[in-house]
Amino acid sequence: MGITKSDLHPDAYNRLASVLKTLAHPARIAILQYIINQKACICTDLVTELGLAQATISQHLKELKTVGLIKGNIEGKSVCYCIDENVWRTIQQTIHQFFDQEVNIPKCC
Amino acid sequence: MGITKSDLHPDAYNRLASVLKTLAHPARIAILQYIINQKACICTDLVTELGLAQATISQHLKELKTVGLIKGNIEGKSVCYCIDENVWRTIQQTIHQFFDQEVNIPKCC
DNA sequence: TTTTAATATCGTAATATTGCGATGTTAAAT
DNA sequence: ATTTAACATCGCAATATTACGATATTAAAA
Repeated sequence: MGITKSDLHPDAYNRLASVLKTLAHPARIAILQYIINQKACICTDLVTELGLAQATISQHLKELKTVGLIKGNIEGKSVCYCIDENVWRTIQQTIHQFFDQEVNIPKCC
Repeated sequence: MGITKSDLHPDAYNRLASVLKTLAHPARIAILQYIINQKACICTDLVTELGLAQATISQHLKELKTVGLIKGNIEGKSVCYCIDENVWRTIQQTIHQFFDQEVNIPKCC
């Protein structure tokens, strides 16, 4: 079908999956990494840096903005984007909570 | 287009994105969590537990097997699945490496 | 030997995602 | 006032994903 049956799963799983989905794209990872390295950036920088069309970059930025990982600040005719530290840390914790589980003692295999 | 321009991005980003994509589904998260809790499980358990069709569960298991997060062991007419601890830890490290970065001192915002 | 239980795989319909050209908006620059 | 630079959004076309019924396979059970 192409539609995820979210109603079958616990909210926590849906939320984690949703965040991971946003992060699960090389362009969005590249955008985040670039902003982290440069402390901030504008859309045009990313177009030059990543080699994707302006419309495409803008769309990825929107998705990152939607989950709250980045926030934009209008500066004249450009928009300065940077990481939202609070949201970053919240997501960081969620991810730690899942991946830092003990997975020892497999019953078979 | 619906196709990711992987050739534009560093391999490390493509790999990270690929792993995150596999994890970015509530059913697959639920499957992993169930296996972690029970130490192991068979496909039918998950069908009962998650309320998805057998074909669907089987497909999700295949994806998790493809990235190596789980491995299956044939036991009679059923297959016992469990977490591959080594792969789990490798992926854990990759993900931590990205999310544990310092994101301080935003330039704008 | 026939039946049944547990899976895997195939084919397909319904959605979702990705990328981009075209277009509109806004603020600085000329 | 006109031009230009920086974005956002719309509307597609090309792919990808999700879910499941149907069907095949295999091993235990009857």
